[in-house]
Amino acid sequence: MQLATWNVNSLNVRLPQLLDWLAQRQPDIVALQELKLPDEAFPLPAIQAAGYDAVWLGQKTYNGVALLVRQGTQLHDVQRNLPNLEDPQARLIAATVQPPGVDEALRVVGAYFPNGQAPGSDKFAYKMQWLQALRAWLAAQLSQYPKLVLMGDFNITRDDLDVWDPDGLRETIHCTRAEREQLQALLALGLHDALRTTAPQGGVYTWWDYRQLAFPKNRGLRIDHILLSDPLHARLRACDVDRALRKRPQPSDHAPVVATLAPSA
DNA sequence: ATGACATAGGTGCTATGA
Repeated sequence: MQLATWNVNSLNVRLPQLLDWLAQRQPDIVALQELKLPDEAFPLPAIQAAGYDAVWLGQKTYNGVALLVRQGTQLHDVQRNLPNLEDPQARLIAATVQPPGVDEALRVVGAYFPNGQAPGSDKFAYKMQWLQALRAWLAAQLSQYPKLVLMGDFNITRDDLDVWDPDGLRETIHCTRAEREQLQALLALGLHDALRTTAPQGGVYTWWDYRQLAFPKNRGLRIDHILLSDPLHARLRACDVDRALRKRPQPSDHAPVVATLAPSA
């Protein structure tokens, strides 16, 4: 079973690439972020034609998240945004998912964490507030659903191994101690960082600035993550970053992260 | 200290991202 997350930076612009990628990789479950379109503009017919069903929470211009699942997947108990936070921004979607031919249900949480802009800013304070609410809600979700995956654009590097220039970017946005403590707190709930498990040496990034030839120079950050609860992490077989999509014309600035799980025993 | 790129909204340029 393949789980994937991708910040598409406008689903309108990236739809052809998304459809290509779905056909190539055929992931079972995909979390998308930064749709940048209102609910009524979600391209469901194209996604259905590619063999997927979807649930989404859109927003005009900014944010927006979706979960895609292979057709025939049972999908229920859909949660849009955090129930314990008053938030006009479309940043989270969760559902209980059981793909065809799989004899278990997974709780899947797809999220677009706030950017935070700069330490000390109002947006940074909002990011911290959002992270607190996420952790409280997630603790309850984990006790209800032992088989849980939290994936998306976290906008947080776990540590210096996730940063191309750790000294130059020390305590800048995505790299502050305060943000990293929040990510650690999520892991402490009993989640495991899939890509860190398969690539413990670090230096594997998921985002590169559009400017200054950052991608060819591999000046990137790892800010997109797949976190697995114990029973799922025990079955982790592979996790990697699909850098090929970042090499195409008109790419998203983020590349997808894909985790492969062995079938349940 | 600032900009570089990209996207949306809207037709100037600003807001936002990471």
